[in-house]
Amino acid sequence: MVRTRAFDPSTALSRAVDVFTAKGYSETSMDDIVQATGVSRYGLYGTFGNKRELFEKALDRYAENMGKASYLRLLEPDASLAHIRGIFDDRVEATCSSAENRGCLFVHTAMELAPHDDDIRSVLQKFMGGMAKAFSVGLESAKERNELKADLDIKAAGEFLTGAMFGLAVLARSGFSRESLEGFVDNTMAALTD
Amino acid sequence: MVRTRAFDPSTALSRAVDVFTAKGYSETSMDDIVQATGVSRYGLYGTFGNKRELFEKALDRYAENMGKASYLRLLEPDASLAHIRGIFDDRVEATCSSAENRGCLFVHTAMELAPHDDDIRSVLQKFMGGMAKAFSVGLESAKERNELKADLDIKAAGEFLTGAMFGLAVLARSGFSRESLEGFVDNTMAALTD
DNA sequence: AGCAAAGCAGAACGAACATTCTGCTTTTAT
DNA sequence: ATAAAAGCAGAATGTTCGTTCTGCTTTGCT
Repeated sequence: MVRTRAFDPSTALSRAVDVFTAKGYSETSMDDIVQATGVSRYGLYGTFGNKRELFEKALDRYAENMGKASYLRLLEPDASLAHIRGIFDDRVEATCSSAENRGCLFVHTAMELAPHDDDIRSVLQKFMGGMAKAFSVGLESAKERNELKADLDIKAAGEFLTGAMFGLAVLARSGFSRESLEGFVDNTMAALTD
Repeated sequence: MVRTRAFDPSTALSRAVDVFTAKGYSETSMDDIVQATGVSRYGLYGTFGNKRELFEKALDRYAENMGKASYLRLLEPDASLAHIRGIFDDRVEATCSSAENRGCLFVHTAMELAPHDDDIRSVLQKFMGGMAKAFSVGLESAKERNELKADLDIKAAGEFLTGAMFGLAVLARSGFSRESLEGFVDNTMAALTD
């Protein structure tokens, strides 16, 4: 009775995430997404609503991916400073491997949409808060292993690492060398120890 | 023989800097700039070329302002860690004083234009490099005052502070509290000392 | 005062884009 | 095999925006 959909919404969303991450919201057109996904306008609008709703779903997915790929391991009880550093190292590795990887959807969202879109801003704050919290949990484990300076404020340090991740993303996008990015990570980690 | 121009290009450019800093490149229309400056399209195009050229001049001016307001004092021989921290504190103060101040033209440029505009990217790299260099010069003075950890890599630390400034800008734009921003600065400075 | 060069305000133009519409195609239940 | 619901590709629509054009105004020199 019905014709079956010729695309998988989940993989289409993945591609949309890639495009938004590479170019941000304003700079990507629906046509870019049609091209990247191979899905027609009809399919995109029917499945995801409009551009803004698609972006919101892409942001959700991005946060989910980041959580699974990086932040979940911080919640394990044996998380250490090396795990935290590993997240930064992975990011350096990714941004150096190809120019298309030099984007951060959180930074794009903060700069483009957060100031004038209340819904997006509170979603973004939730995700950034989650990042900071995950870092804090990891730091707590590291503290128990005596890897941190004794007087470190764990909550503030979690937010610091979150902000440092964004600073790293901006440097990477500006074309700073791998060596510079690695130096940035070294100094970031140095704030946690003595 | 000629009618005199009714606006001052330099103050018009100042206003354009404000708009671009608040909204970024794509999100500001020429109409926004007409409104903000009170200058007609004719005047803007005649004086500054087109939108992109206007942006480039705004970026120059922004860098110049930042240099004068913050980074020049790092070049003085008595620069100290307190001077460096002062630059961060000022930035926290500015972003907390009004929502319109929560923008950084360097971050906007890095995210929006740097990847696909070679001229803009090299200008941006020059400015960011200048920031890092200024921080390094200030750090060198601070080192002579024995304010820094002995083994600090001055060049890398200058780039670290530059990236940290961008991380701070992203956090501020995302709506993080003043307390969080201050904590970020505390941790940033902690990377330099022991 | 008069005139020509240059400024100005706003209309006009053309392109890009988000979104919707249309005519055709595919699918599956009968 | 058929019909109708739903998918699809691309045309169409309306809007926004960068840029240019037009008709008028101002200015300073003669």
